[in-house]
Amino acid sequence: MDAFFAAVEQAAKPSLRGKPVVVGGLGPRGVVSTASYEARVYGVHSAMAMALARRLCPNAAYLTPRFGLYRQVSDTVMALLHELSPLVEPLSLDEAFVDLDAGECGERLRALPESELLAGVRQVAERLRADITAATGLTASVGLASSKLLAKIGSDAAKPDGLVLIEPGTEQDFLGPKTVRTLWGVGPATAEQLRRAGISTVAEVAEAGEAELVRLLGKAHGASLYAMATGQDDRPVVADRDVKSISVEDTFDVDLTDRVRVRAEVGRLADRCAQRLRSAGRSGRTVVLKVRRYDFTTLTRSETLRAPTDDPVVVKETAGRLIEAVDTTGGVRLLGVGVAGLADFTQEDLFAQVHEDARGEAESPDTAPVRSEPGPQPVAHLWRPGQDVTHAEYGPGWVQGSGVGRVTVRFEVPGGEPGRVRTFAVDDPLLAPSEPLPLVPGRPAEPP
DNA sequence: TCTGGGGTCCTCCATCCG
DNA sequence: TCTGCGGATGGAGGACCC
Repeated sequence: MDAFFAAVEQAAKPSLRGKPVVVGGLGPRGVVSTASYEARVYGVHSAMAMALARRLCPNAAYLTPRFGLYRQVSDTVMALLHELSPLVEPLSLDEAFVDLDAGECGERLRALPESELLAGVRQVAERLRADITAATGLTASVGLASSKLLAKIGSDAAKPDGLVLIEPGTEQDFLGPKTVRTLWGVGPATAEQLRRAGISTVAEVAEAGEAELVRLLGKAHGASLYAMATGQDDRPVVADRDVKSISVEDTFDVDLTDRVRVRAEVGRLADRCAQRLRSAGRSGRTVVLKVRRYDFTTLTRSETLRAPTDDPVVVKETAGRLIEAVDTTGGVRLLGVGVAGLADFTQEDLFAQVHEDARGEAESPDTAPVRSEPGPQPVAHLWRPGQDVTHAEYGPGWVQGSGVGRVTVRFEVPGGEPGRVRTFAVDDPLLAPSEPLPLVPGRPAEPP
């Protein structure tokens, strides 16, 4: 999908069509998740600090991500992919590999005379793109190739709203002139290492030879890079890839310096992590604590238990032990708790049962969730930019901004005309949060 | 006012065990 | 009994991806 999060927002909010849209964390330490193509013109791109994005493109709409809606749209698209083949490997919410050789579609393609095969494949992909647009109102790009690596590079080259077919036999010509950063697994560090060795294009990687690359980058990385650069990639499309770990982390708007608060946050994160573990029906043996300090240095501490667990008390206790061994003077900007070494089953955890009695204790002031406001919470809603709302008189709309006791709402619906803006008091009783409307009318994004 | 959150995989090192 | 070796496992860190 092209600029997925931003494209969903533009489809949902007619007044944003053709305008720069930036989706990401809006806090003081937020980063850009996705920038629409209109925003990219100003140099805004994903992973960029939000503060910098605002300087580069002050007139863009800045919105918080709505993962629930993106997941619904993603499910619709993935369902269309599954109509083509049983072998679909999602890479993320907006990208997936499809093995067209598997399933009925593959049978039909194989029945074609060889001279018509490529045209047949192209036709399948064009129909898919049209189906995706009809179902979601969004554009998708497709890379067609004989391997995952080339299909991925092809689809990147096809963006936005395009299709690239890399014909068998032309792979080297296609890849050779591209920069090493094109290759899967080459980030800034590896690119710099290669650059120092005088290697900057894929063709130069291939020329360097496997032995030289292994010497430069180590066994696994060097060998796989050489294979990719020479067009050798026979990794299969794997449906239902298994999750290996589950984690949660938080970056704080202001560095934490108070040790009591640090302990409390670790307890809260451990709870959230265990919750996610349980709702996924999984348990794991290794508890991992992650700490990012004020100077951005990151360290992890882990402990492997005797048996897998999904018990919040056990995760909390283990993470609690781990944080005691970490020096946090100077301040902490991020804390995370994860569980790895996941088991396929939820095992009855004897160790946890021993601690069953200690559960009451676990809610001691040290480990109880932090409540930033000790008194009763204010009744007014916290209106987030981009959030769906409905007004008893004006109908459905979305929050354009809020502050100093006012909230600004634009009243419009997906597929409609750009709507009008009205401002209300933040506690206006006629205004309420609401669920996202389907992007394409009459087509709920997700089957219930 | 730089630098999120959720992951995967690899490497290096220490330790344990036969 | 001491020593060396190799494999398995655990812990930490780093690079990378979306």
